[in-house]
Formats: sequence, C-alpha cells, structure tokens
Amino acid sequence: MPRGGKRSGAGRPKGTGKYSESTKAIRVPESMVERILEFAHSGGFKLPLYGGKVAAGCPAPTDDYIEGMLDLSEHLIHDPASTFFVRVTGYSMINAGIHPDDILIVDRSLQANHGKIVIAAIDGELTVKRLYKKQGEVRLMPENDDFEPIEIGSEETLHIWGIVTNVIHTV
Amino acid sequence: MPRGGKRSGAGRPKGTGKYSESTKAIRVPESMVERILEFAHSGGFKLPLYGGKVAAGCPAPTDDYIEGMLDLSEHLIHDPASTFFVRVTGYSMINAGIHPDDILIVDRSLQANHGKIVIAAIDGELTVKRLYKKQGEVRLMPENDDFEPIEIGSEETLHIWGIVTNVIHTV
DNA sequence: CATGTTGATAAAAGTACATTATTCTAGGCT
DNA sequence: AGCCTAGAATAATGTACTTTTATCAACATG
Repeated sequence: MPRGGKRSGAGRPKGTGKYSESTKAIRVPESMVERILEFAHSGGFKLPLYGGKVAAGCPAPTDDYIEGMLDLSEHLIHDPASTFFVRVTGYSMINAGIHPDDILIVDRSLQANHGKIVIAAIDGELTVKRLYKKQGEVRLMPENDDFEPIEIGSEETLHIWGIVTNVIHTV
Repeated sequence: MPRGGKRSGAGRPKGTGKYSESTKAIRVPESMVERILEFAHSGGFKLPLYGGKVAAGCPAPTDDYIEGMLDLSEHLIHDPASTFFVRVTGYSMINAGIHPDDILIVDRSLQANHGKIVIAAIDGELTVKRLYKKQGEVRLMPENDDFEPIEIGSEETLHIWGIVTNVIHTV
C-alpha cells in the first residue's frame, strides 16, 4: 500500500528551528557552552529599553513604547581592551553622583582633558576626582565641600589610569 | 632512512589552542557567529574590577590589586526574562542619584515593598519614585524638594512595572 | 466531501571524522 | 657533544555527514 508519487512542496519549512534562522556549527570552549547557548537564545543579552510615555493605565511594559533593544556591555563598553572597572570608596565625589561601592566604568584610551572625571593613583591609593588642567596648573578636584583639592606640583607625579565614562549605582 | 622507533611524550600538548581549553562544536544562528566568537574569545565580556589600594606610584592597572573579573550583564541582570531598562526623564529623583537620561535597570520579579524605588505608570506617563506603603497609605515619593508626593487614593490605580535595582549614569 | 494516516521531503541539530597545527623525540650530521 | 631535521604523536579545528524533527501532499477511509 504505497502512498507514492511526487511530494513537491513537502518538507520541513525554513525558519522552524530554535532560532528561526539558519545556523552554523562553531567551536567554543567547553566551560562557556552553557553561557553561549543562553547568549544565543536571548539574542545576545539584549533587553528592552522603554522611553517616557506609555499608554494610559497600561499595567505592564508593552512593545508600543519601546525605544529599542539594549545590550549593556555593547552600550557601555566601546573598546574592551582599554576598559576596566573600579569600585568606589569614600564620599569625595558625592556631588557628581558617585557613591561608595558604586562601580565605575573607566576607559584608558580617552584623553585626560580638563573637566573630565579621572581615576588616578596618588601615594598608592586609587582615587576618583575631576581633573583641573588650566594655565599649567593641574589639580584633582573633589565634588564634596568636605574635601580639599589636591594640587599636583613638580614633586608629585600624577598617574592617570583612565577616564570615567559611566557610574553604576546600586539603589 | 627511517627515524623510526617510539615517540612517547611527543605530540601537541593540551591547552595549546586558541582558548587553552578543550572545545566543543555547537550550533548558533548565522547572524550571531561573529559576536559569539568575540564573546568566546574575550572570555565572555569579562573585564577586570580593581579595588581601592594599589602599589605606590603604580602608573597603570596591575593584576596585584584586582578584585576579580566582572561581566556587566551577569552582575546586573539576575533574571533576563523579568528585567528591562527605562530611560529617565525629569529631575524628581535627583537626590537619589537618578538624573535625566540615566538608564535604570528594572526587575519585574521583585516585591514592591515600602521604601523601594519603583517604576510606575500614572496617567500614561512612566515615572520613577520611591514607594511609601504604610498603615494602608500608598504614596509615590519624589526625592527632590521641588516635587510633591503623589497620593494613591481609591480612585487612582497604581500600576507598578517593576523595582529599580541599579542606575547607570553617564558622566 | 471531510477527516485521518502515511510516508516523502527538507530543514535543523548534533556529532564523527578528516584535516590542520603544534610539539617532541630519535636518529643523523658536523 | 651539540645541532639539525624528518616524521611520529596528539591536540585543535572546521566541516561533512548522520540523525532528528517538522511539515505537507497524496492516498485511504467513513
């Protein structure tokens, strides 16, 4: 009892797979297999970013008012090779929105211009301050009235590790 | 002229590959191949996190004072399915370190308890406020003296989208 | 004619295998 | 003895192939 004959048009349709897209076999370290599968499945850790206005009384996030999909690493880190994090200690930059235990995103490849917030090493202590650099004078300015500016004279050497681009604060 | 004989001990040693680790072939969407290879190669977007103390006069980040390697997505997002981002507008939470254009990380799965900073929808407008919830009274408290608390009476319905866990501020 | 069943078809997923890359040893050479 | 080299050994890599999964057209059935 054959049900023979041509079957053109039959077959599994395209895009019916896990990713709705054709896939490729690649080789990755065994220890990362799980994370990479999660990464691939969630579309690269991208999550929705919502803007200000939403439908009246809307009880939950809706796609209507989405600004886009955002990946934190992609958004905050432009050059992984020159970026690192620093954990904040102390209150000297509180008026710049930098609190103790915050994590700073620091880029080593940016120019240390006047007015930038920098990570500097002074006497073996890591410090975050706003850089003042005008008319040959160099100072590290705190943003808290309880602290004094640090004057960088000819004796001291200023080692600037990098420029702060973002502050991550835990509420 | 055979150079025959045993060659025990010969052969390519383990861990001499790109990842210094044995690998596994997995299948990923074609459009993500590049990003995933970058992801795998950089060890999962992990970057160094430095603590407070460093060697005296040390001119550049050294491994000696590293706290660990950190991946932003992993550190800030505990449940991708219930997490989203919201862009801040307005100054009503400035004293909580939440500035206009900051990005908030919001978790929908957390309890909206008294004192938490929440994302709520009021009259079609998305708003971030501190939740006051005591003795049957519910209020949305700004953290800026120029703004008034919002009383939630029996007429209004409060739609809480989620709890703010982190603030990302661009300096 | 409507409905159900079966096997043809084709994509997706996973894996084994062939290929490539790397290192090391034994034997030859100086 | 020390240096050089062919090729033996083995891990790493990429891809071809096999297995699995999904859908649909043709046929049978009521």
